Amino acid sequence: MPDLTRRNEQSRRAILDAALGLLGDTGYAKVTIEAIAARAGVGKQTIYRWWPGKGAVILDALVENATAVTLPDSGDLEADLRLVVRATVAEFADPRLSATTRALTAETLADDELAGQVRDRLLRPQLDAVRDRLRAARGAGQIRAGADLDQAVELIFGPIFHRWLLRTGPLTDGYADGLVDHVLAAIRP
Amino acid sequence: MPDLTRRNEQSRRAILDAALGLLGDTGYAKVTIEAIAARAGVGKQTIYRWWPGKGAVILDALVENATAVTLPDSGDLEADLRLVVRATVAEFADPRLSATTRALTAETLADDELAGQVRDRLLRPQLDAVRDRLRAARGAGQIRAGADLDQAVELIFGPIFHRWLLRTGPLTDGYADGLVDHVLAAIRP
Amino acid sequence: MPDLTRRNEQSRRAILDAALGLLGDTGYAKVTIEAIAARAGVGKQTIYRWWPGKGAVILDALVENATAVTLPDSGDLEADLRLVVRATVAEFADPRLSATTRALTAETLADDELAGQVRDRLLRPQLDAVRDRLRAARGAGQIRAGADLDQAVELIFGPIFHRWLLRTGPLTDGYADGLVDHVLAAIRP
Amino acid sequence: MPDLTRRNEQSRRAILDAALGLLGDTGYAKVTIEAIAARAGVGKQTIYRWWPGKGAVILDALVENATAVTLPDSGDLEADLRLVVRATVAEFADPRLSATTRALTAETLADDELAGQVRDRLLRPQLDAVRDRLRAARGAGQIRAGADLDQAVELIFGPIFHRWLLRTGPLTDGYADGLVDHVLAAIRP
DNA sequence: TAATAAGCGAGACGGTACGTCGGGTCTTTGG
DNA sequence: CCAAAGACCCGACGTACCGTCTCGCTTATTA
Repeated sequence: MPDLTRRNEQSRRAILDAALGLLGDTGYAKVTIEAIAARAGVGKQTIYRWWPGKGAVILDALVENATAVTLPDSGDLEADLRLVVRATVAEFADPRLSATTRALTAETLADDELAGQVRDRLLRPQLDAVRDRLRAARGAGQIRAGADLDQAVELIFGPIFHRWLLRTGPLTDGYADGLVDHVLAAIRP
Repeated sequence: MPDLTRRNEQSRRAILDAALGLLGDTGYAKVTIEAIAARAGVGKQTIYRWWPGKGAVILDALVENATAVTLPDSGDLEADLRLVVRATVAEFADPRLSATTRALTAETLADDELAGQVRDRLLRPQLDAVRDRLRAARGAGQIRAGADLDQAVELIFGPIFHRWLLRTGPLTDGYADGLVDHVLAAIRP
Repeated sequence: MPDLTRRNEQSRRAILDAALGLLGDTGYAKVTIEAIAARAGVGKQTIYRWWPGKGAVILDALVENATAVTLPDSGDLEADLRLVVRATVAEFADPRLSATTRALTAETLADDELAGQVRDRLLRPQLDAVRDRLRAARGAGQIRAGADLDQAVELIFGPIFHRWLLRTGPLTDGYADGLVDHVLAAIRP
Repeated sequence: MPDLTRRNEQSRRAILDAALGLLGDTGYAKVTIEAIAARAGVGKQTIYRWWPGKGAVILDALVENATAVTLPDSGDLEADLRLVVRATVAEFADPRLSATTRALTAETLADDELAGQVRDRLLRPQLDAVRDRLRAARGAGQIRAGADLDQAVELIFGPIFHRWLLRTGPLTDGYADGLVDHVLAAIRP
C-alpha cells in the first residue's frame, strides 16, 4: 500500500480539479479515468494508486469543495427550514451542481462501499445539521414530543430527491415552501 | 424506421426474458447488450433495431411484467395506505427486485429520454393509483380540502427512495407504518 | 432450382448495371451485395437466386459488356501483335476498367470455381485469339516450328499482369512495344 | 503515434506467428484480426496499434521469415536461371506457401499503400537478385548489349504469376525449364 | 378464367468481424 | 520509490454485411 506521506499534493489537486472540470464541461458520460488523467496531466496509475475508482475521485472532489453546513437557529423553525430547503432545491435545480450529483449517484448504484462513503462523508453533515435544528425545535415544544427526527429529515429530503430523479415537477422556491409546509404539518404538536 | 408488423414476437420475448434473467442471475454489471443477445439466442442487431439501448430493454421488460396496480378503497384511508407503502417498501428491500430498479435508475441518470419513459410508463401508474385514492379520501373529508395531492404522493415515495438509495436505515414494515403516520399527519384536516 | 424462363430480365440488367456502376463510382471496397441490391432497386434474394456471390455477378457483367476479340491478320505479325498488346496495356492502365479487373481478381483469389469461370469465359477468348494468330504465323514460317504457343501467349500477358499488380513500372505504348519485341525475339525462327 | 522503443517484442512475434499459423492451418478466409489476436493471446488493440490492417501483419510475417535471396553465379546463366525459376515455380505450386501469397495478393488489390510495400519489401529483393545476375551475364556477353534487364525479369516472373492466378496450366519443373528457354531466346545476343 | 405457382421488393433474422473505447495492470524511464 | 507515460490484455461497444428466411404482391402458366 502506498505511503501517504510521499503523496504528491499537486497531482492530487490536479486530479480532483480535472474530475470536477470534466463533469461541468462535458457531462457525466465523458468522465472517464483516462480523461481525468489526461486533463490532469497525470498517469492513470497515479489515480489508481490513491483511489479505488472514478466514484471515489468524484466524492473526494465534492467533499473537498463542500462548505460546512450550519443551520441558523433564529427561533423561527419554519423560516430556518425554508432557508435550507430552498437552498437544497436550488442546488438540485442547478444543472452544473446537478451533474456531479448525478454522476456520483450513478456510481453509487453499482458500488455499495462507495454508497456508504457518500452517505457518511458527503450527506450526513447536511442531514445531521437539519436533525439538530429539529431537535432544538422539539426542545422548544415546536414539534411533537414523540416525533422521529430521522424520519422527519427524510420527509424533507426524500421528496426533493424523488422529484429531481424523476423530473415529476419543477424545483422552485414555491415547491420548497410547499414542502416545508407539509413537513411541518406532519411533525407539529 | 423498422416495420413494426414484421417484428418477430419470439425474439422480442426472448430478449426481454434474457434481460431480466441476467439481472437476477449475474447482477447489473454483467448485463450487457452482448450478454442479452447471447442468452436470448439473438443477433445484437435485433436488439439495436428495436431498442435504443440497454436501459430501454430493461424498461420494456419491467413494464411488460408489471401487474396493474389498483389500490383498495376500504373506506379506511390509513389501512389502505399502509398496504401500498408496506408493499413498496418490501419491493425495495427485496434484493432481486431491487437489482432491476438499481439497474434502471443507473441508466436513467445518463439518459434523459429514458428517465421520462421510466417515469411515465413504469412509475406513473403506481403514483396515480395512490393519488386517486387520496382524491377519494379528500372527497370524503379525510384529507384537508386544500392539500396538494401530487406533493402528498411524493411525500410517501420520496423518503422510501431516499432511504433505499442511501441505505440510511432498514426497509421494514415498521418503517412503512411510521412513514404512513407522518404523511397522514401532514395532510389530515 | 429456379426456373430460368420466369427470370425477370429487367432485374437482371439492373443488377449487372448496378454492380458496374458501383465499381466505377465508389471503388471495390464499397461493392457489397447489399449495395448492389439497393442501387438496383432489387431484393437481395433476387441476387442470391441467380448468382452464387458477388464475384459471379461482376463476371457476368463484364462478360456481357465484353466485345468479341478478333485479331487482324495483316500478314505482318509484329504489327498485329503490337495492336493487341497496346490495347491490353491501355485497358489495364485505365483506372475505370482496371477497377473491375481488380475486383474480379480479388474474388478469384478466394474462390477456385470463380477463377475457372473467369479464365474460361472472360479471358480465354482473348488468349485464344492471340494463340490462333500465332498459329497462323507459325504456318507462315514467321515463328519457330517447335514453339509452344500457349507459353508464348503467357509470355505476352504474364508481364502485363505482373506489372499491373505490382506497379513496377508504367503501362504505356512504349512498354507494350518493348514487350512485343522481346516476345518476338523469343519465338522467331 | 506509438513509441517504438516500448514495443513488446514477445507480443510482436506472437502476432506474426499466429498470422502465419492461421494461414497454414485454416486458410485465408478464416484469418481475421480477431482470430490472430486470440491465437496470439493478445488484445486486438495491440495489433491495431502497430499495424494498419491484416495485410500489413501478413506482409511483416513474410518479410521476417523470408531468407535472403542470392543467385549463384556459376558462369552458366542458363543453369543459374533454371535454379531460381524452378524454385519459384515450386513455391507457387506448394499449397501452403501459395496460401499466404494468395492472401497477401488479395489484400494488395484493395490497398495501394500495401501493394507498394509488398513490392518493395518482399518481392524487390528477389527481382533485384535476378536482375543483378542478368547484368553480370550481360557483362560477360551472354546477353544482348541493349537488353532491358527489368523487362527481362518481368518476362520471367510475369508468366509464372499469370499461370498461378489463372490456373491455365501445371506449375512443374518442365514448365520452368520451358520458360527459361523462351526467356533466354529473347535476350541472347 | 380462375387457381396456383414462381419470381419479386422488402427487410427482419442469427451471425461474424469490424475498428474503437475504456477498464485496470504492468513496465520503463526519470526525478 | 513516486510519478509520467503509455503499452498491454480484455471485454463491450455500435455498425456493416453476410446469407437465409419470411412476408405480401405481381405476373405468368396451367386446369
